[in-house]
Amino acid sequence: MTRRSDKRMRLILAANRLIHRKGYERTSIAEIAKEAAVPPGNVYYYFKTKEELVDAMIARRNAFISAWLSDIDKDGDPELKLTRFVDEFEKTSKSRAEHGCPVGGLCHDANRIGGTFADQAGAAFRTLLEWLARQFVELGDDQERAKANALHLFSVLEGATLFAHTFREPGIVEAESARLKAWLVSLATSQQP
Amino acid sequence: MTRRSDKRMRLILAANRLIHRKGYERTSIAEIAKEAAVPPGNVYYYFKTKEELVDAMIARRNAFISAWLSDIDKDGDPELKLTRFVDEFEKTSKSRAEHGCPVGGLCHDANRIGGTFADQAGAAFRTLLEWLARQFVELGDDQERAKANALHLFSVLEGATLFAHTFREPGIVEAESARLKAWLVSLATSQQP
DNA sequence: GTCTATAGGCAGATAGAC
DNA sequence: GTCTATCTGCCTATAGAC
Repeated sequence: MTRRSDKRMRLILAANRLIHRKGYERTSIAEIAKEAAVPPGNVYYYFKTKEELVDAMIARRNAFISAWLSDIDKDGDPELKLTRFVDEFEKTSKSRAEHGCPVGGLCHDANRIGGTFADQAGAAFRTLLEWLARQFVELGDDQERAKANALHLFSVLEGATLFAHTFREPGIVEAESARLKAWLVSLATSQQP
Repeated sequence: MTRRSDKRMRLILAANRLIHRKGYERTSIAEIAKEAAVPPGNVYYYFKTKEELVDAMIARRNAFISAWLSDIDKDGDPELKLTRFVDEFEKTSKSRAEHGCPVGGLCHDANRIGGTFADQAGAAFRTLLEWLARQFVELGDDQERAKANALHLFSVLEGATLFAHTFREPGIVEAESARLKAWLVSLATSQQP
């Protein structure tokens, strides 16, 4: 086998790009193959179905997210870690305005498709929310409040992304990020507002 | 003509229901016809294209939203009006957990399709945001701050809807609604925090 | 004016050639 | 083990029958 994993990975990466931009439904196997420079139709040698390809793509994304969180975790200070989390959204504001949130968009699509798909896609959100809640606990929240604050922070960012995408206005994500960071500062200073 | 407008409206209503549940891509003309009890294929007598049908559906939705805002406007108090706005999300939390936000979902789909579609769908958000900003002005905000607060309030609700949908958890919308209402009270009491 | 039969195209998937 | 030619089915849209 001449580097089977190479083409396989190229297909996963192409699917990742295209599905972020065009969504699951409007991204065809043929397009993914073309983008990956793999002969069309040949995709089914590497993946039995389109769904299996996307499953592999989601798994890779989720691993990426876990690795990212581990990287942030090297900082000990929860306030700083939360700030870095929000910063990531600010930094990707242009991409978000143009194509929406990769995770949120996929969850949206997955919810429509149903099956095991939605759980796979939602796992990324679950991981991120649990991580966020842990940071709020470290800041002094009890479990319940930490969960609520995690959900609030993330809701703001995802909602802002939706509006930024709808109006093609990266500034919306940036404005809400700034607001959240100010809130984090006030939280950390005054041990709960 | 034996009540041309009757079948036409039935098709619009069927499209509205189905597209909310399954999204634009996964809702076929044949399904819409079936749901509306109109002979399949006959749809094209009433609408030249699928896009035209959806345009009509969006126009109806947008009119509905404007009427709803006019109704709320009968209350003079901006704080009460904003509370009623948030209440609407709380009341529809179950539907939101099951099928997502009808407006947000459509904007999402429309962004992928492109063309004149995205503007049509986004118009509802624009109308709602402008209305929200007006209420914040009445509460004492300057224009810029009112716009920011409108966007923030709505972002929270749309983000919460996304998570509620992803996790099939209406409580998420309810929790964020409660949080927003507490915030509105604190805003109105203390003329800006 | 209303509806049906069908065209035309593209999607996902497969069988089998190289 | 790798790739291509092709099948089947569904979707949008139309031409023309009633």
